[in-house]
Amino acid sequence: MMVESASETIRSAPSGQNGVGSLSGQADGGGGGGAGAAGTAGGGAGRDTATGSDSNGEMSPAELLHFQQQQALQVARQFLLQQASGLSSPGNNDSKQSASAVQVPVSVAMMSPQMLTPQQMQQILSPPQLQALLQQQQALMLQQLQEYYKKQQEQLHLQLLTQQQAGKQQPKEALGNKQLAFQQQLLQMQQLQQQHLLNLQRQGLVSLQPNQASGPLQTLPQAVCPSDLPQLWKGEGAPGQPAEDSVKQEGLDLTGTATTATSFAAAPKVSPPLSHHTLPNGQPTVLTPRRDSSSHEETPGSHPLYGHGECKWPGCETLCEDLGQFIKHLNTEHALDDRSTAQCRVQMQVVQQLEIQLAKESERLQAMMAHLHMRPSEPKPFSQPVTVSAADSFPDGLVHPPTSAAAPVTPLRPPGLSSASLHSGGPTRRRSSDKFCSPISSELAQNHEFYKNADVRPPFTYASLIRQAILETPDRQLTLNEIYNWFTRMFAYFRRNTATWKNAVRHNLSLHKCFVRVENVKGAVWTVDEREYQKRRPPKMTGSPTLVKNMISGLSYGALNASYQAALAESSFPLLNSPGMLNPGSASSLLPLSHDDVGAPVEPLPSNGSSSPPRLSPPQYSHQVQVKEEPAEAEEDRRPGPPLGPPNPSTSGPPEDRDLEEELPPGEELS
DNA sequence: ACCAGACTAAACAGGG
DNA sequence: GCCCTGTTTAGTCTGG
Repeated sequence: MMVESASETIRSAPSGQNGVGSLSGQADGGGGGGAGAAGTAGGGAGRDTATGSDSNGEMSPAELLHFQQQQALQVARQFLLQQASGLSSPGNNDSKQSASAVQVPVSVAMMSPQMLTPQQMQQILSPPQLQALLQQQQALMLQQLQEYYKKQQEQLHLQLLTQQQAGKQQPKEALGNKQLAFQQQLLQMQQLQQQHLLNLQRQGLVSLQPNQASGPLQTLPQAVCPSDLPQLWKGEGAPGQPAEDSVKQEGLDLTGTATTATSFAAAPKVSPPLSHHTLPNGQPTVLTPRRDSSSHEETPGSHPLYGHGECKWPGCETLCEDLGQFIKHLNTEHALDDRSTAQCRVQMQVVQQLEIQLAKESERLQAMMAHLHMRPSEPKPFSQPVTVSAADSFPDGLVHPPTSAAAPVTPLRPPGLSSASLHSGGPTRRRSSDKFCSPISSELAQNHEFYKNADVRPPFTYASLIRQAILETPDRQLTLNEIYNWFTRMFAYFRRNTATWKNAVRHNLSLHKCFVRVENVKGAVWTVDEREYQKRRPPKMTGSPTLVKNMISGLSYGALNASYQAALAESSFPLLNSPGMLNPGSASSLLPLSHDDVGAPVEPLPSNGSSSPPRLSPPQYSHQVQVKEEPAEAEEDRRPGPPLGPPNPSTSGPPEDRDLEEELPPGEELS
């Protein structure tokens, strides 16, 4: 299987190259681990503010104010909790956001910021995705912030009203003081709001314009609360953010019921035990779990949540000397409680999100591959790309196993190839193509770009490649040097091991009777004797069970094959058969391919079509190449042939095709 | 296990 | 003498 082919490839690539080939290597996922620096210590600067506000008020009024303020905060907090907890309870009118709409965002908001550092996010997500995610998050945060502020405002207004009413009965001064206090409250609110916005901006989560940010409550979408928490976790809140601090202090010291978000947020300050949960940098949290899960399978004795001497519980990096200690720690610190449950929930969301991400990425990959190599149109779920691609690439149905060739080196592999290999499962030999008359041309047409740029060994035999090179020319003849050039031009792989493959090319030219050397005026050129070429293919091909098997194999294959055949029938086939077929020109583009691949089979396709693969049919070989101006009668001698090939006035040459690119009209056969 | 095909490596020869 | 081109031989792998 893969191995074989791989090994073969390696072998084939003489010493020197192999090494190089492996360049592509696989990017290990290295992660980059995070730099610890990022984290910020949550610190506590700034809580003065909170106090400060208190101080504003006068005694009793102030207290009242404070009290009410706390109430408002409480409401906000509950709101937060609700959101954080998963929004399950629609209860409050707050539940404004439809579960569906919110759910995702929330999860995202919860996980990304707190759990993942920006760097990690970037590593995991593609730029566009990141952006989308951030936007989502941003939107959510803004929305929540807005709501939060709205609530506060309402509260304050309410307070104001009540107090005003009360004020009527009170001395004016008192009223004045209260109003002053309220105004201050409002100011604070605004400040708070701005602070949050600034924070968000700092984090890059919000791209609001300064002016916007500065805007008053009404205009802005502000951000605090739930969504905000994440940022707190990140450590953003650390240094002097009065507002946040105040919020935390007052609002967060809730009871244990706090959901994840809360608990996390609160952790730093409120509950000591949780302190370690603070994700200073949040990095390890998300990823670790997964890692662990996998690892734990590996080591039975270990615990998935224990690694490298520390607790891998999200946010907890407590060092534990041994498993026993860890277990103890686990039972005490991460027992079944709200916090753990909430964290677990978060983790679930993280995983879920990642899975979704994976699915999306896979889909994208599929689409990319489809676009690059095969039919762009078919976006298939990656579930079984293999089959498809295989089919695509090898219309003939043969499984050519290019397979592994690609594996070692390339980052990308021609769809056809790889898939084929995979699909076939059988590792057929790497160079099968010619053997089975595989349609090199079609394969090349489809993936020539790939081969051109990827240092992958093409899955074709030297003989088939040489033949292809020769057939692609209008005259159907090439000098050795031109053949070399074709190889290097068409395959990145052959730009490297020159000595080796050139020797192989020469060896093949000499060895195979199908390659005829013709003395030309200018020198010697090589042509292809199709008849010989066909001969050398295994006779069984025609009806060989294996062949049939191959053809049949592959779900999609049938259809593709059919289409392929149809295409061939339409385009090339006629040409091939026809005596004149060889005219290089027109045909060249198609023919080469077709012959080639179709090659032997020449005629098969048309009628039998579906069942029989092109090549199968008995050969009518067709064309023989005619040497250009040859003086080369000799050659004819060699090749018994009567005019084998008749036909071809090869000369007619068509024109342009020279470069494969042009020659192989993609559309033609592939479809 | 055998065979055939494909590939790599090398030696050798002729010509420019 | 060097390089390119061609021819041959030998050894190894792989799939049938």
